[in-house]
Amino acid sequence: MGNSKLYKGSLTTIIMKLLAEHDKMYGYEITQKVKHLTKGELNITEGALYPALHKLEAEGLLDVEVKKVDNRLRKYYKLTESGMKETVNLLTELQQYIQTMQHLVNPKLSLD
Amino acid sequence: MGNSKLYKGSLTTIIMKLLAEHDKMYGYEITQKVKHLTKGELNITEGALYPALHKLEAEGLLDVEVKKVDNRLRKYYKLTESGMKETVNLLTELQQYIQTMQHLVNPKLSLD
DNA sequence: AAATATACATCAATTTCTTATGTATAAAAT
DNA sequence: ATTTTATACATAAGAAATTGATGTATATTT
Repeated sequence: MGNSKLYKGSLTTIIMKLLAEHDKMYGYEITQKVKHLTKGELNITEGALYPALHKLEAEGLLDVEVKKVDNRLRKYYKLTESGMKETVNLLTELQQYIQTMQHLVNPKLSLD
Repeated sequence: MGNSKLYKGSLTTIIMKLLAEHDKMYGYEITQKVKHLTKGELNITEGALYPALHKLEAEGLLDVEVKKVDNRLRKYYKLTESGMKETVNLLTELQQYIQTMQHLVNPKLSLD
């Protein structure tokens, strides 16, 4: 994905958040959306994305709906009820992660 | 380490930054420092820490000096020249990561 | 006609981390 | 006096996430 190892572990959070905003998206669309939103900083590879989507579906966090558009196959994913709840958790964890890392990396701004 | 998968990939950054601040530290000291700085949020396990330190040493980013204190062994690690440069890169990458994730997660605050 | 873009997928290998286990000394608690 | 906790290192099997390569197929652009 990114040029930095830090992106390891954040793919699920990214997918879920995009789906929380856009209701339903297909895989390729997600890769393009992320590329544009990050101005090329982050390029999700297919080898990471598709297995991640399949796993989220298997866990019941995503529902899938197959459509044929322009004679090409698309798999539209959307959050389930439980997926919406999990998205809230993931976003909370992201904020917590960022705060913790800021503390560690910028201790001058905290009280230690 | 943390309760969230997001911490995957950040151990090296944490170690290097602590060594940039404290000149020399030993493994156990690092685990305790992180625990205190994060108020228990982040607990680095030995199974993650020691292999990470060995790898950084093998890469020439850390130097090691063994000392016996109170009849117990300690391995003090410190940044090499190249380790200091790499630390700057890692911290830049962390800031970039945080910015990118904020963009993705809080698109309202950005220009898309 | 060839190359690029769209759209899915899988798979071997790599990296990172977890969890368990092991050794050894010192200090604290029962 | 003995057990537990803390200090201090280490490795190793397995899990999980990702990389990078490869494959199929259609549509569009050069």
